[in-house]
Amino acid sequence: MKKQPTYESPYVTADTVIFTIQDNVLKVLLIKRANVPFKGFPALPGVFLLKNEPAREASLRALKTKAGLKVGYLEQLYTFDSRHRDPRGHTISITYFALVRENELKITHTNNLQSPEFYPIKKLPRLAFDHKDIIGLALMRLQAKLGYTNVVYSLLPKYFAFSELQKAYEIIFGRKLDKRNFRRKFISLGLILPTRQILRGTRSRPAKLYEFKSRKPSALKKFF
Amino acid sequence: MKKQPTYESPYVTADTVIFTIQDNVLKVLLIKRANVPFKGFPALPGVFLLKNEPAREASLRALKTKAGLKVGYLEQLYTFDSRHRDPRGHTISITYFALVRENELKITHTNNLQSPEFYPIKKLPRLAFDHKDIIGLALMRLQAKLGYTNVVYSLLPKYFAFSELQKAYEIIFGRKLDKRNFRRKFISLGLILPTRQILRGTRSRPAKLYEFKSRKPSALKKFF
DNA sequence: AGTATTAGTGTATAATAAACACTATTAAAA
DNA sequence: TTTTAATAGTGTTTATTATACACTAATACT
Repeated sequence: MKKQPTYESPYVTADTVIFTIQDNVLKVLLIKRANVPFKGFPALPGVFLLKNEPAREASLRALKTKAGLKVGYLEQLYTFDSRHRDPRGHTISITYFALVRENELKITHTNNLQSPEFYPIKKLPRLAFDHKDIIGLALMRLQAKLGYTNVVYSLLPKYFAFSELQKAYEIIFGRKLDKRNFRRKFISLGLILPTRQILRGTRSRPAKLYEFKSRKPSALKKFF
Repeated sequence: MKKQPTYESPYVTADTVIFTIQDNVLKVLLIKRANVPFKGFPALPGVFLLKNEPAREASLRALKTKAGLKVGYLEQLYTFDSRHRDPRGHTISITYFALVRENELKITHTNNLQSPEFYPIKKLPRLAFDHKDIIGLALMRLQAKLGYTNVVYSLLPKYFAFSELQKAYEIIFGRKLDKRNFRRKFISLGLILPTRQILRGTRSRPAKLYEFKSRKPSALKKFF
């Protein structure tokens, strides 16, 4: 490292891929761009970094001001910096990866935000910038994380039935899992506890509800 | 994303953690800082990004101009951007993770570079900035990568004995592995081929030499 | 009372991982 | 030329983990 550079620094943004599960589908939150370039195209919520603002804080700020929601899990994803990703000039995007519970969404289409909306991951329209690449990478990360961490807790309500847990895995992995094997494996991890609560009113046999022992991210040896 | 910001952008650097194996020890390359802050302290080789320069190119430029070597493997590690990591002002470091073969080192202490030197990872001195954290993260990444990719090829010569391959794993994981199990497992991956070459002059039984089928990075299902 | 719907459970087999010790081949020394 | 030192190379047994697979249980609804 040398002294402060005489040449100008690149612009730096924080862009966030926010996943949720809604109607049994994995979705990602996008906003409509209000300005050029890519005016009117959907894009990841993002902001330019303020002076002295860490990127993680900028990511959270974008979630609040552009999407109006709070996240359950947030981690840095990757930094995109290819030369021509933004026609306005060299712009570096420090990207983040977020998980939110459906029931924590505070989005209303009547507020002054840029009409944030969840799009099914499998039916994405054309996006601004290289945001489709970013989402692709985030999806890979999400699948990998499910395999060796407990982060799925941030997609589920506090109390959940085993079938809900399994469905979250199935939706994200995109394939069916065996009910008995899944139960055995997950229970053996020791991450969750049965509660006294029971889910009723489902016009079928009621399900025992579970909860995570801890809602802090932690890594396992391996899972899937 | 809005239009170009009116406020000033943070400084952006690319810093690289370069690993090699030397004398049966995992080492990382550090240079002596020529200027304040942390003048005289060892630091990761790094540079400020030039106008329109992608960080990966900047990383390669630093390796060439500051350390005088070519890498066998290079990937982005993480972006460090905490507020006070650089006393000169908000400075974002896009960090990279590199592997080099010992026999490709072109370092000489008589050239005009900032006395680059390999330090054993277990005996690091006090480092400039947050570079010790960066190295810690890189080491975790290295261990993880060895578990599910073939990147070890970039630490070995073109032709290598099985014992050299195993030793690389042992050094990086910091524990002994079973010779028979290791051979079986690695061979079953189908990544390497036996050659007609034989390593002689070792005052013990000569070893058959192997080579990697491909020297491009590729991911396995799982390994360790 | 009967039907529809999802919850909940066990066992057998296959695949993978882990533990473990001796023989083979060369160079060097006696 | 024999002996010694050093590392290469090889199989089997056991434990653990993964996979495949089908029926009974409990409730809501009609």
